[in-house]
Amino acid sequence: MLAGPTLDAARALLGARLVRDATRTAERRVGRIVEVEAYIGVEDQASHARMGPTARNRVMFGRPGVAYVYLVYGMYHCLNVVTEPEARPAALLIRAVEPLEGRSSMRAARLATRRSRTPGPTSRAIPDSRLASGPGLVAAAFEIDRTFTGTDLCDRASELRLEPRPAAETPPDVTATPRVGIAYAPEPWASMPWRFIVPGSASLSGPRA
DNA sequence: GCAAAGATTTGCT
DNA sequence: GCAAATCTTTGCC
Repeated sequence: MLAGPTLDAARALLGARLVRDATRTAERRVGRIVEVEAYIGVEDQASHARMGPTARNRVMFGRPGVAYVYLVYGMYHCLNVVTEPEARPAALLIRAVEPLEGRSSMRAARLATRRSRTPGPTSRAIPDSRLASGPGLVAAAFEIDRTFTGTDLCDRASELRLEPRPAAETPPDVTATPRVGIAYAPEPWASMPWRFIVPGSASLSGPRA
């Protein structure tokens, strides 16, 4: 599935589960994916792959189903899933999930990684729906950093993995919108409708439609 | 070898 | 609504 066209994989990924096994300090965490973005090929001028293979993006050129995690703005990690056949660089950025299990561990992880210029509980409680409502927040809630780059997300034995939408669950509606945060890219790339959302979800980041 | 910008989030104005 | 926080990667000298 992830080895095929990225736009098909994007739609299939909505409704699927992001799972991280319990750790020494956290319970099992599960989220329902409700927002993803596609980055496809070296021709996509918004993609990290646009300058060809580098030390950072090389896994995008590798096997599908593998995690690509990078640091943005010096402080937030972003989780991607590599798609398309080997040598064809493409990936899906997981931008938001609805928490299903392990909410208290997600909340604890969020508070732990929050930057603290003014130490102490200066902000209000985080609502469940906002625990992972953004690419940097997904990584924070699941405690994902660059060491997960290369992890096979389709391997049931991986500590961090993807699991299909349960067969009994109705496939979600899907809406396509332009991608977020890539205004630097020239057209037509900046306007390609390659952000896919489950409309109506309370956990979306940015525009709801 | 150095400068600039980035697939973001938060808190204050 | 806007700017700061923060540091890695990339582009150019």
